[in-house]
Amino acid sequence: MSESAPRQTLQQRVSAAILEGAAQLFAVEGEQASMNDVAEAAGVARATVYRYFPSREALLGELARAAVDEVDTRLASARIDEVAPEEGIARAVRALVDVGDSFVLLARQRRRSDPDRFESRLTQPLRSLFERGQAGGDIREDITSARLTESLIGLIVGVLTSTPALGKEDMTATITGLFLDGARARGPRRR
Amino acid sequence: MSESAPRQTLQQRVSAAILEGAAQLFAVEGEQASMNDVAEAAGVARATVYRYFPSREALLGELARAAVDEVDTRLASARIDEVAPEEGIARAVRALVDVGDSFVLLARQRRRSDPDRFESRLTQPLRSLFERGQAGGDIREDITSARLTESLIGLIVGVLTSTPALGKEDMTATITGLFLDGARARGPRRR
DNA sequence: CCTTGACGAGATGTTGATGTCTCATTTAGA
DNA sequence: TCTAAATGAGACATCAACATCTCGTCAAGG
Repeated sequence: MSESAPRQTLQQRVSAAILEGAAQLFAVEGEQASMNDVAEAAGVARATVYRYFPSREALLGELARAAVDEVDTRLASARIDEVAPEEGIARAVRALVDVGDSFVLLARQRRRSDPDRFESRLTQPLRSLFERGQAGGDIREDITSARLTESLIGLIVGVLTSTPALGKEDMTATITGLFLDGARARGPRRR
Repeated sequence: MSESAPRQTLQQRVSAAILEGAAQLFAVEGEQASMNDVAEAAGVARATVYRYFPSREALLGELARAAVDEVDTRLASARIDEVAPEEGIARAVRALVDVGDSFVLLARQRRRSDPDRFESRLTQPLRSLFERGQAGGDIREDITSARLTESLIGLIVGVLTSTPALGKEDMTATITGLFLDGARARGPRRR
């Protein structure tokens, strides 16, 4: 009972390395990457991966769980339900972009591995935000809040995966600007 | 030399059945569906699939080629480069939504299997459309045409995959409205 | 009617990934 | 420094999917 305190740091460090490497690898290469690739990306031996996660499925599940937790934490600390809807959307986008690869992986395999958690921790808050905006006249009402939510998630995933070498600031600005104001120019037409 | 005419129809019929079944299966189940599933979805024996496509990779490649061809055809007949930019975007969205499952599959595995064709047949026309709109003052210039293109593709894929049971009319209207005008309400605020 | 070719079904070889195990080496921590 | 635990490297069995092949059946067209 006295052997638990000192090792925590080491195990946590290795575990985090595996999780991080796997998240990035799965987001970039797709979900068909092998456990060999996971080990290589994490900089550990393949056997070590199995010492921390008994199976591939367990690793994927833990990855999803951690991603949901991170999304939940960032969304909660962003206080998106306490500011104006547009500001809330901007903060939510920023939070989800910050999660990055893990969020992409989570959104892609959300139907497997606990869709209810995904629903309650991510979809629900965003939908509430849109509904509040619609009730206040800040958000258009001809598109359902559910569709707005799905569209925003799709847009974020699309931008994150298509231009991976982009700065998070730029990504956030692009997504927020596009989603809120659209692609049409607001000023008077030239020519 | 006299044995080609009567059988063409049969082989074409079987080939089309395999292609269609595989496209839908891969779009729904993901790209990890087995050749057994493909054969079952097409209603033929597994050996028959290999009589038409020598390998799994060949089938995927042919699937991608057919999808690019369909995208190319629909985009060309939409004449997106001959109408106003906003109208061109609406038509392009309509065309890509019509392609449906095949487009999702194509967009997801576009880095494998001939990315150049994807680039020249899909990305390039869309980017030209955006650039024309930007030059004329109809499309905002603070977001690169390349990013606008990627964002639109991501948005379409996201909506197509997240709400598959939605009518294509609704999908097109949602995507077009969102992408052009954004989520913000245009009228005066209430309350 | 009958011949020819395609299909269905299944056995079989091959490949690659998963998961388990051992053992030498190393490293963290007392 | 010294001990115990963790890691790395790799062998090994298992398994699922890929791909090939054969043979019996069936249907179409002459």
